[in-house]
Amino acid sequence: MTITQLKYVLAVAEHKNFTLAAEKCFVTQPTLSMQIQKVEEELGIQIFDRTKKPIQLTEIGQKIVNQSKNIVNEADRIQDIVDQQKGFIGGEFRLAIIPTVMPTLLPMFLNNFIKKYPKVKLIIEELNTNDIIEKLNNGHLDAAIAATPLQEDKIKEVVLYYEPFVAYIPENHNTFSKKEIEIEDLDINEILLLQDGHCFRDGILNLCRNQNKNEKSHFQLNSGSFETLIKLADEGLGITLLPYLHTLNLSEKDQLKLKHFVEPKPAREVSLIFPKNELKIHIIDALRATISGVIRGAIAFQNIQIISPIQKK
Amino acid sequence: MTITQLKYVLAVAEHKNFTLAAEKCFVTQPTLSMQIQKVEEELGIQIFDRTKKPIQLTEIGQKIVNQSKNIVNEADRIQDIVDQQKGFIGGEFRLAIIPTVMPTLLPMFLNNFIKKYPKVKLIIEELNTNDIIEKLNNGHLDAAIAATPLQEDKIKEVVLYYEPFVAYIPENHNTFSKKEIEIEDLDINEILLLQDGHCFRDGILNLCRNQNKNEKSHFQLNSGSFETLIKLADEGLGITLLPYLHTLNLSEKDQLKLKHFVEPKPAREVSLIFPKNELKIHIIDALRATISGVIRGAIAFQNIQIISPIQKK
DNA sequence: TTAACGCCATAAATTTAATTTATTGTTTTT
DNA sequence: AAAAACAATAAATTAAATTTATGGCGTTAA
Repeated sequence: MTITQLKYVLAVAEHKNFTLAAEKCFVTQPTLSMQIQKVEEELGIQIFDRTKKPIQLTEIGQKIVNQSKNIVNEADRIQDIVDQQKGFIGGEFRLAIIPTVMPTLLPMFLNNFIKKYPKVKLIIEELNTNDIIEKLNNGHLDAAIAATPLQEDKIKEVVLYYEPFVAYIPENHNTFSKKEIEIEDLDINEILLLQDGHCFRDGILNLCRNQNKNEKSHFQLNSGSFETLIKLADEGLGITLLPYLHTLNLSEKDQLKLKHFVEPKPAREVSLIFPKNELKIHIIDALRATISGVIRGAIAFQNIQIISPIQKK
Repeated sequence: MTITQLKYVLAVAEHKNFTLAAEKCFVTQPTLSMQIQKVEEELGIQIFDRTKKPIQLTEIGQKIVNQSKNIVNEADRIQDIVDQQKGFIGGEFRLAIIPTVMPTLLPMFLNNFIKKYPKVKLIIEELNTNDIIEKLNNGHLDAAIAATPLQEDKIKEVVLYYEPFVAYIPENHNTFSKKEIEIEDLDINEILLLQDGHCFRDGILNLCRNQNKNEKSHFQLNSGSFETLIKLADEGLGITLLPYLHTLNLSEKDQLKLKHFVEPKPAREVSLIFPKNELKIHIIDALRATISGVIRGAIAFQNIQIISPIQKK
């Protein structure tokens, strides 16, 4: 059994088609047929059920595919280890970003980064914090941008910036007249929140954790975008909190509805996080430097208090 | 880079000698020389420093060896997956046993097991609980026998038996006259304990956790064997607690110094533990059945209370 | 229903790679 | 200084992977 053979198995499992998989592997179709038959013979089992159209994995085949992914993934890391030793900045780099950071931060640094490090092939994915932690731990991610601190054993955090929470309060609301807002002004029951799973939601719940939520609200929200929350707030259904960077994209009219907090402003800590083994530390460092470069100036707040992004039990 | 090549690298790293490593791999020495050169060339680094005698790993070489162990280990599991599917009971099986269970339990079932399952190659190792958990998690062990409950995410526990604690109290001690002993009779400061790291020690500390340890003892003990504790107790230096199975091996004279606890007897739970993926479940099941068979009769206590083996913070 | 097509398997030929035998060059030991 | 130990190299051999060419089978389209 060779690593190459396992890659062939994975290709066929993915494409459910020998001919297509062969192309992706840059070999001819008989190569795949024969090599996969060899693996199946060697193990004494069928990985694929060829009677079905399109081709299906057998039950045991699925297990073998899962394990093969592990093996191929671990094997690929050998090159990472060497690259690190050599200080080489290039190769694939899998980065995840939480949804509430993605749309504002990514456009700010992506262009810069790919121009400066053309040899790095960035693979960017939007994931929430829980998925990020899991994927960092099992090697399916090289790094991520998320709200911290997370206090994960095997994950290192490097702070990128602190981003204050800004309240979005429609005209008809009783606190609209205030120049600055205080945490005590917030009623947790009237704040429009993102759907479960977003750590920005958990952060706000932590911010208001002294208040008891009495579920008097007449509707339950399931939105993943601030745009929806803003629209609903405009409809008089409550207020909402936005991360500072997000407020920069609002229309002038909407900007008038923003209220900053009195100092110390509540803020989230946004960090670059990555496995402690620091395998791709050179790329990570390049990324950190690039982001810090563009963020400096855009965000510069002195007096803040950091709100934990983790759901308290 | 092939799995075979990685195995060659591991062999040379282990034996520090191409000729010997080649023998272990059942190939000739030039094969290793050339294949390892190929890997080094492909990666563009030196894995071995051949100027040193015996041959040494380079710094980067060490990292590559570590990763190679992962890869080879993961690759070996493919066969495990297939074996499981087929219900095959055989192949290598790595079992660890905690030191306080090893000498009493192993002789009771080992002979039975290897006769009944001759195709299984048992590799048995004595480890304390912390090392066991780590090795189960990283795949260097297939199963272990340890005191439970451990409440580890990825580890499943199947109870084998409950083993009461028995007090060993020399004649001159003030509680010697009692027929049965109570937990309240114990003074944590006069109990002779195994050295740190043994979960049996932690269990006893939990048992007496209501007492404050005031470190009035005039000596610190660093022994890993009950024999030492018994000898010291006989010298009048205190009392000690033994696991029940251990008391069966004592001389008749020493047996007279044993005091059982009043019910519910404090006891430890001894379990077979293994990764939740249950890769080698057939062998594990065979092992469990064998041990249950020999243990039935040897231990049969009704009214017990289970003492946690984990150090409370 | 026949022709055409998509798709995988097989066979034979070819290319590539792994392994062995034989030998050389160092370094260490005696 | 000779012998022994040990890794590297060269050439020959063996084994394996890959390709080209082709066949078979089921599905789709004429």
